[in-house]
Amino acid sequence: MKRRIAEVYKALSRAYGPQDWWPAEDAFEMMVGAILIQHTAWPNAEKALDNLRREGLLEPQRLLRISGPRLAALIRPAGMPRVKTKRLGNFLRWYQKQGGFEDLQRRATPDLRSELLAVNGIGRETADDVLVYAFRRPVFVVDAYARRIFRRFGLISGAEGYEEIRRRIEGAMPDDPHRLGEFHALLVAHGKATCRSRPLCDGCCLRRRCARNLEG
DNA sequence: ACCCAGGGTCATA
DNA sequence: TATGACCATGGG
Repeated sequence: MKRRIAEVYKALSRAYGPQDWWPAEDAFEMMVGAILIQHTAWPNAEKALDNLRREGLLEPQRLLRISGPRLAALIRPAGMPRVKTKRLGNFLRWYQKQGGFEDLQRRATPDLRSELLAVNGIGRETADDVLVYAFRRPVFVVDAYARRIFRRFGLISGAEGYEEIRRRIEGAMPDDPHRLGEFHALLVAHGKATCRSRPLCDGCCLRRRCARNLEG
């Protein structure tokens, strides 16, 4: 099964090429984006980020200062503005208490992960996004696309929990942040390319696009 | 008019 | 552990 996982990665990599995630200027913007993207399409989150950038607010201090209602108005395109305003606030207050990015970077991955998960509004997927793309830790992000696509490939049954899937993929791949980050990005690319408006997608184009690649 | 998106929390059983 | 309600905008 380990081999099969590696083959799927290779096939996706050949089919879609380098993804170079996360699309952000710096680590802080990435982390803000990770909260904004929750249950939203990327263009919506990007509009919210553009609004913040235009106002010069993509810095921890600035973002901490402004009022809740103003922040909510700026991030509204990302959806759930009041919820995400709270979550950003929780994250920013936590981040402020730390000794800066460098200090966080020195922490062991499991400790850093626990810290992130302790922030209300940061769940496993968001935490793992931050770990792999901002802190470059060797972590695999399990999202809805990963579950669907892996199930179609027979890599999982569908009953596995988040941590179990993460453990399987991490165990089958090199301990390499870049590779694991690419894997997640490739799954999103493939999901967007094939499965939009077809969530269950029986007999999906995955076969057309990927079975061929897997054979070759 | 409906369904969904690169989720997460909280209440409930 | 496992559902369900809720958040809420923008695109197909």
